[in-house]
Amino acid sequence: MSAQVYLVDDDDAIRDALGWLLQSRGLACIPHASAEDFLAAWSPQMAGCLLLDIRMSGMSGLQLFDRLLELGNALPVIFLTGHGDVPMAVSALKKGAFDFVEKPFNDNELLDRVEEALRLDAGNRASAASSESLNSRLERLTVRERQIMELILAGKYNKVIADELQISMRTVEVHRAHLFEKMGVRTAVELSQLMTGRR
Amino acid sequence: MSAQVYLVDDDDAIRDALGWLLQSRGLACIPHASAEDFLAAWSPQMAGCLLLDIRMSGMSGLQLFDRLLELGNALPVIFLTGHGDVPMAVSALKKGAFDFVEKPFNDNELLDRVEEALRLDAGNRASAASSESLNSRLERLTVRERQIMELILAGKYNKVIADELQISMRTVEVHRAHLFEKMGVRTAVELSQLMTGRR
DNA sequence: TCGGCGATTGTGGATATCCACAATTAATCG
DNA sequence: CGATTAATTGTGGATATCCACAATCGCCGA
Repeated sequence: MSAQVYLVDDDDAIRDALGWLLQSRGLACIPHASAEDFLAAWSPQMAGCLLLDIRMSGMSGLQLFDRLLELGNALPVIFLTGHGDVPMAVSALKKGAFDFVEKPFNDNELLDRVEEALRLDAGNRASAASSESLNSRLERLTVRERQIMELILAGKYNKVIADELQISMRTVEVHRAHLFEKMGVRTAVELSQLMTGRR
Repeated sequence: MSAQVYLVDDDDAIRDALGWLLQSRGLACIPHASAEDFLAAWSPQMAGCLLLDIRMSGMSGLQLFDRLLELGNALPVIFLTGHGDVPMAVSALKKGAFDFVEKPFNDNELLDRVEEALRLDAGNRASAASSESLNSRLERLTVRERQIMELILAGKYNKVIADELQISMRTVEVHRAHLFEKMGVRTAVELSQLMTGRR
């Protein structure tokens, strides 16, 4: 499943028109006629962006947005609205919406925003992926190894670590070698670069 | 100069009213009657936040905002407007405005936003300060020391560094000790933690 | 021209790390 | 119970790092 432009609008004509518009720039579009529909189809792995109408019968676009936030949605959301007001726009953006566009919109501007959102999402996914791979490596560490990793990251010598944990230096060396192996690093410096920012 | 709430509005009554309102929560306010006034008084060291009216004779709030962005302003900006429209709000927020509030506003909400902005600024200042101190330490390094620091951060052994730079290991050791001293670290791990993210 | 600074190098000894070879103990799981 | 895994420890040698003591060379400003 590659990057998609998800579109949620209860107006058939708009879905059609936007579908064609997006296609004109080679963007694949997956339309949904209601917030409920999209919510049912949603999964955290969806990549791309979401074009979201606000005024819809049933669940509103804003309600869907809030729900998606709770679910941990990462898709950049571009709101579309014919009847937006300022507080609504401000609140949406402050909650993390990518953009907030009033209808009628300029086709090219909208397409530009969509492409910008797609780029953002691609970047997010990439860094999320590398952070995922790091996490999976971390999970393979035993408790003891993680413990010792912390002390290494605190810049302590094996000897000091051994003292603090009341074990022999040799044991520390073994754990150290194991965790370096599991984390895929060769030196404490590399480990620290992997880990700084996290934790 | 501690944290201040800077206020720019060309309406005398609003300046007065907001001044009293802010005072009611113990917030010091420095009013300006025009964008030009504030711009003349502005300096990068100003700490606090900026309450900025949009519609003003002369330079508008939005124009002032853009100018301040160019100048590297760090003050969080809360726009106040009686005649805002959605695209204006969206554009301001996407450019980094802290908030965008329509008049008439709810007093307590506005005060909450102001306090939030002040907290944000305080945090920003704190991290900017520590990053400043790091930069000044970096500038005290000689060219050679910086060069060797890079190689240390690449996780290379002194021996390898010596080979690459075509100098003796002893020289590398000396530079290493010097730069650790200047950077205020005891180990390569600490150095890496200081530097990762930067550079 | 003298003094200071930065880069450079050496010696030698104290500490640390790296690692192969080897082994014991305790807990968990099928 | 037998297999697996984690934690533990030891020995000994090869490498690296840390550091005091000491010194040379070139450049630049007073």
